[in-house]
Amino acid sequence: MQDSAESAGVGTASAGHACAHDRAEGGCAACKVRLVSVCAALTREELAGLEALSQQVHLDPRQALFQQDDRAGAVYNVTEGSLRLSRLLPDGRRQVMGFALVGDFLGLALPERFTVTAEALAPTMLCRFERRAFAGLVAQTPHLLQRLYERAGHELTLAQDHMMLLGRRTAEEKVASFLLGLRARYGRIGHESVTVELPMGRQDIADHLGLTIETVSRMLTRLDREKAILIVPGGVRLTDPARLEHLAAS
Amino acid sequence: MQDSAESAGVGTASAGHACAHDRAEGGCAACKVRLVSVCAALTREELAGLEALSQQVHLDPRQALFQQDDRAGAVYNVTEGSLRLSRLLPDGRRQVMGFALVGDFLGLALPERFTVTAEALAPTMLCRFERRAFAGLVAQTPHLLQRLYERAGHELTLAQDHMMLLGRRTAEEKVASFLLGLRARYGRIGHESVTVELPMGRQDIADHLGLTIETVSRMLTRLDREKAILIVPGGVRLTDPARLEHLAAS
DNA sequence: CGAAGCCTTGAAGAATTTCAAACCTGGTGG
DNA sequence: CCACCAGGTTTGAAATTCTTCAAGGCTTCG
Repeated sequence: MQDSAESAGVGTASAGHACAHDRAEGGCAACKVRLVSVCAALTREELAGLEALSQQVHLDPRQALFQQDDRAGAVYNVTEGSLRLSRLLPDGRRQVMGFALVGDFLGLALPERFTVTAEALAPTMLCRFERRAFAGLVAQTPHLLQRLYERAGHELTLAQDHMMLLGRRTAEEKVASFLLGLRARYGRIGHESVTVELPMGRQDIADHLGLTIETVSRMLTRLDREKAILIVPGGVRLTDPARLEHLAAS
Repeated sequence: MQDSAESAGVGTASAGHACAHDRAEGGCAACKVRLVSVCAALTREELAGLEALSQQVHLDPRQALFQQDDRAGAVYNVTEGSLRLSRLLPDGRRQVMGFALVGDFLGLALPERFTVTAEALAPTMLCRFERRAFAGLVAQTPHLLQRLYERAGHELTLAQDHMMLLGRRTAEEKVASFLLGLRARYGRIGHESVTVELPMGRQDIADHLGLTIETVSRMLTRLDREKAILIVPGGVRLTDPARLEHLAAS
């Protein structure tokens, strides 16, 4: 089993101290993901408080940040890169619960133990907040709690969307929905483009959509042949979003 | 389309005022679901505040409490009965997101609009809280917010469990898991029993598990034949929970 | 260049769905 | 009291989608 950054301590993951030169220049106040993240809830002073207890973590591709059932010692904010959040069944079947992109918060529910395994898909940077300290700040900062709560509600809605997809959509609809959903997310974090990057592999997509890798591949090929998308290295170009929307049966 | 109690105002749903004789004797303080619900977070005084803005709502079987995309004017606490929470795809395919039992809270995320349709499966009673008033109380009561947040986190975990089920389990595993999950929920609200009531129909179960009604029926028959369960009117008896556990592949 | 790791494609197989019909069960009315 | 109807449930057979198994292709990287 791959060691996670969490259980391995510093290990291969570099977890810097909170010194100015170890993080993005300017700290939280200048953080480019602040406005899309939970930190947007905070005043300047509170932000300073948060910054004091933040650490920067770097992850290489394929490296785990934490494992399912690990004691949750910290929560994280993604500032760069992306991660895969997955769960395993005892017999090895895997369900990818989602992908964390820039601005996403890991450990939103402040659980005792993590309910998923988080692994980097690309070189990834995160803000790490020690859990107890963060919980303390939350307890003192009602509008941060409010913000986390709203965020949790949003996650819940996304989870419902995904249940609908898993339970009632066909393979083609699943793939089309997935691509559109990803584009929308990139849009929200300022990556507006017709070309959708796919930092995850086909197997990851399959495990996310409740399909096999072969079916995902076939559906992508089909969408490509039908000129709804164009498969390019590292992603897909959404040639005909309207048609894709139609195929997604949203 | 069936009118929901919400959009129909009083309509066929009886929404009583907050007079003592319109509700369970003793009000919130004596409420039998208080300890399993979000209300457990409140002190006696706060409970009085909450009680002042609560109304009792009665629903007949098949009656809708609210519809997907309805403006969310209130939140609810189930005190008796059960409801089906579902979403529809434009073409009519349905996904049942879950079933609300006694003690469950509807509108947990305080959304602008409901993301699901809620329909009573049996004669049902609920505490209704006008949304703005409730939001006001929440804003003044950090530990109520805290409680709601925890609850939301729990819901999120359940949603993940269900995604795993929908995406990666076989039909038999789905049905077995469903029965065990339902038994566990009944247990938590004090309905400990080897006989699991099924207030919902086969179609509801199918739409919950991402199957067809025929497959659900066949799997139940199979579990019955294999003596893991015994199908009885209105529910099933879990004859062999250990075997069921094994079949569920949890 | 060769190997490893993905990704794609094809053919066969299996689980689940679809279509169709029969079966209960409880309520209604003759 | 019994026949009949309506609704939901079960069962069977055929069809379909998706998976499984197998092989080939493409890229990247030493």
